[in-house]
Amino acid sequence: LVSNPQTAPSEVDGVNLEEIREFAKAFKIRRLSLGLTQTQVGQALSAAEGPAYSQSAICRHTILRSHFFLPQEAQENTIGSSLTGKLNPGLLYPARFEKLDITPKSAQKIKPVLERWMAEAEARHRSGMQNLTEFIGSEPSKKRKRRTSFTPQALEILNSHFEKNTHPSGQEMTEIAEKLNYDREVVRVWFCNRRQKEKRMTPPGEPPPTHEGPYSHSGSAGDASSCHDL
Amino acid sequence: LVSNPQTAPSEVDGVNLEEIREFAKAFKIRRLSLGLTQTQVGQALSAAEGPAYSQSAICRHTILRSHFFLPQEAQENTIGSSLTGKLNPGLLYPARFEKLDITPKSAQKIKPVLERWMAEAEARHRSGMQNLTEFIGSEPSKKRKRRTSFTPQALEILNSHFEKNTHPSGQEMTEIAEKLNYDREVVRVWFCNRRQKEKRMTPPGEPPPTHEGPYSHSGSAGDASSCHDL
DNA sequence: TCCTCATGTATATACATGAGGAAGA
DNA sequence: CTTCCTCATGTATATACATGAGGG
Repeated sequence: LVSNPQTAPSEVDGVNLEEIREFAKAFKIRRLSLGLTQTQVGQALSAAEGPAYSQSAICRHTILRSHFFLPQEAQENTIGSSLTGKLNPGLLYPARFEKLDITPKSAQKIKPVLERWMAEAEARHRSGMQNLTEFIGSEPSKKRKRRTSFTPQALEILNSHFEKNTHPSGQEMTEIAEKLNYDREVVRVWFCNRRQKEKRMTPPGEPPPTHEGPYSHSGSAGDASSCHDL
Repeated sequence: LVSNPQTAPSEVDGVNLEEIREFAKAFKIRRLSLGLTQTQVGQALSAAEGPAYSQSAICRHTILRSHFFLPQEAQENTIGSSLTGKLNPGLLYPARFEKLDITPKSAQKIKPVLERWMAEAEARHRSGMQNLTEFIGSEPSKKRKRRTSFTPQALEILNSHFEKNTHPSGQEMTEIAEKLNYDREVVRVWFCNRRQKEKRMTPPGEPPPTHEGPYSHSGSAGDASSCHDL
């Protein structure tokens, strides 16, 4: 029966994992739709009555442990994409995850709290931005772009490109962005940041880090072509 | 001859790296001595006139890139130890590091700012806790233990112990703590946290991640009998 | 339009705490 | 009654993505 691994147990400790997973995903989308950060939600929850949770708790309750997704599942990407309208229809995320970053029991417990809070926030939002601002006590981050979260698979591919060429041409970047289904600008910035990091990690007198030798990240980056595909 | 690698370049861009390194280390010690967190320093700096820096900036300017220390150098550990009076005299940190996490130029630039601020904070502290509290705008964290920072080397050893046995006996923990020169309690807590992490990462139906058998005692010392197995 | 550099902000992760329980003995 | 456990959760720090100035 191991041959059918995609049917993950859907109930643990009497908690419906599927439901929790869906909720977590939906919650993230709703949060982002309102333009709120985890920190803001955490603070607002603390301010409001009821149990309060830190940013870290929101994170724990919202994150989907990527270790338990197959390469193709790439949920983060998909969530992001669906928000920017670039949803890739071939990229469904079969419910094969195993676990959230918290225990199911714990998830079950705060689910209603988050649900209630979010419903309220959304109601405020509908009745005018002013109300939302008041509810959460501070500006929703209007201007700043939402922080992109690359999937481990995307990162592997990006890094393997980087090792071959730290300065891809405009053309190449467009291609990479398309292949990975991320915004081109986001990919460009990723390379900028990656180069910065490289610089910090490179000893002063040393030659430009031999990408062949010392710290090659993990060998497994090879199957870029088959891996992500859409 | 490369056989003398410990003479790292001590000047880059006209900046004395040695001096910066020393400063960074000393700054951290001074900060900890006052019982302040990076966040507090960041906020206090923002509040005071002059350029302001976030927690993240303080971190960047204070961290010593561990990649560039030899295993024996273990600066974090040594700093911690010197503060708790458990300094290990054999553990000197030869100045062989290469670089901080920022560019030397940048370090040079804020050094005086940090220096000035710290001097002021220390002066306040000497003239009474009240003054310091006022200066930084909030309580120095009195009660909470300083967060321990394990060196990569220590973590490797801890993890290798963990893989052999996730529940070391009291005896074993004492030995590990002594060998690594960390507080025993800190080591104990590390194992607790490590086990929690393991649990979160382990899929529900799955067998306990193949670290030898479940709770096999890995019958080590003779006096293990006195220990609470299971 | 794209780069680098300095630096910010958001998120993830590692260490710490505390409640409640089991067991030695 | 001390010692160590697990569990939930907090806080401090590190890191990854974003921004903006200045340059060509």
